[in-house]
Amino acid sequence: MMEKKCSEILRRGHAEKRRSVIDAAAVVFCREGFAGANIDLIAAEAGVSRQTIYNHHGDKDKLFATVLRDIIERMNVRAFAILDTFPNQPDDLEADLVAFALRFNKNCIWGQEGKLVRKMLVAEGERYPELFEMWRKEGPGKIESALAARLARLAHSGYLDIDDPDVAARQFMALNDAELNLPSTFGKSLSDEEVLVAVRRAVRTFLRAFGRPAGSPLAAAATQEA
Amino acid sequence: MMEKKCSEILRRGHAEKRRSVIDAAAVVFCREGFAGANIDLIAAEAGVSRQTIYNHHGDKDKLFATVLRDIIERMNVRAFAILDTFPNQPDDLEADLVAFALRFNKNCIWGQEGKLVRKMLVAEGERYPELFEMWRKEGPGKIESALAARLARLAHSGYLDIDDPDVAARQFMALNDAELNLPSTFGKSLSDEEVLVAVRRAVRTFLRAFGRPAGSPLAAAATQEA
DNA sequence: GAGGATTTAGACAAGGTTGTCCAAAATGGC
DNA sequence: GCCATTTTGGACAACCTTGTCTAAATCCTC
Repeated sequence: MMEKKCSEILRRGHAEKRRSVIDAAAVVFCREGFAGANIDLIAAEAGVSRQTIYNHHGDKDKLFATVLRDIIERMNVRAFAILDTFPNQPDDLEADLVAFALRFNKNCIWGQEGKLVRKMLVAEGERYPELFEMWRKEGPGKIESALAARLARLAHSGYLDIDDPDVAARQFMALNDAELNLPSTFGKSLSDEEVLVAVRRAVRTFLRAFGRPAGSPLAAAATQEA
Repeated sequence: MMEKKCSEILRRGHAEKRRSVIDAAAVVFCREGFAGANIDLIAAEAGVSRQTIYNHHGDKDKLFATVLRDIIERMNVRAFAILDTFPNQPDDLEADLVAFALRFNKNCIWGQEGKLVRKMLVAEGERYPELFEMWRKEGPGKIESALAARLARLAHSGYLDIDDPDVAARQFMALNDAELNLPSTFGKSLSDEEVLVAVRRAVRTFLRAFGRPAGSPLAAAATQEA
């Protein structure tokens, strides 16, 4: 009862330690897996005593869940921010899609956090099914749905020719993964150059499948209306 | 020196135990991760005493490496066998590609072993970098290269319009993964129906990007030659 | 600076794991 | 049935990990 008075005021360094523990735990859980990660390692990595971890998070299981929730939330915020930069009125469709995909890939998929989420998901997905189910629904689910809406809009404006926007969105993502999935799964961190080449190929194929012949004739009509 | 005489003859049940240990270890390593798997569990799952495991494989690390090598080899054999059923002279290109992709996906990618390899790869890739590097080169590397050759042949015969067969091969694979990757990463096992739908969509998009307009005019010429 | 809360280092018990050892039992070829 | 080999179950030491507890050091606000 009384400890709250100060735990809400005294958290200058408190919050910093909390964050540093979560960050360190993320790194160690990711590298070693749940069973392989030990609290002492996390404490050392965080520059914090073991007891502090127990004070803050109570339990290895609770810590893991906290770390997951934290990363998932950060990833989601980031992903939706980038989704807002989707080219709704493209000047040069191919170039704009490449730029968008590049942003998305570099920040959400192949960054440190992206790898972390994917690895944890695969390795420990069955340990916290509800948590990952939540992530799938709120993360990839909504992102793909939002991307599908943007693609549908481009199709409506005559830039694209799409039957099922949801399928197109998933395939857009998949094509972007095509070249990078394997190298990235190993320790290999991808160079900007590699990502750019992969994204260019992905967008080119995507437009071969879903693009309008050339210069998007309907686009002119759409812009005239607006 | 003398123990060889019989260890080479007496392995009727020997080989069976060996296999059952490897199979059980694969399951347990996959479910629990390297650190989380314990030898007693594997022994129980294999219906074998713990000592037998140590007799056969010496060490947890060695056992893990053996399991990996075994699965990788089996997967490779299976994958190349299916690759040999690629439709080189397609009757109905779309239907034939769908059938081929269906075979490949069901047997190599989304089967029990496929999931196993992927999970171990992601979870423990940094524990045995050489081993996984070998796998990448001998497995996906060669498979994609072989698939690229088949696609190039179809392109040469006028069925497809492909600039870079290697890229097309990777994208063919990626499109097939598009819809199934996420559901499968969770415990969810995929129904035949789901896989079929996903593969149909993948092939349709692939042909929208790389197919010839209709009925592949050049194909007629090619078959006349042959 | 004073005072209350937090953090720290270290010790600690409880429990689990690995890998070894050994004697008894089972196995398979001769 | 005999024999060498393998398998078994159990005991075992060494080690590691989790989570708790303590007293001393540190931090933050006033």
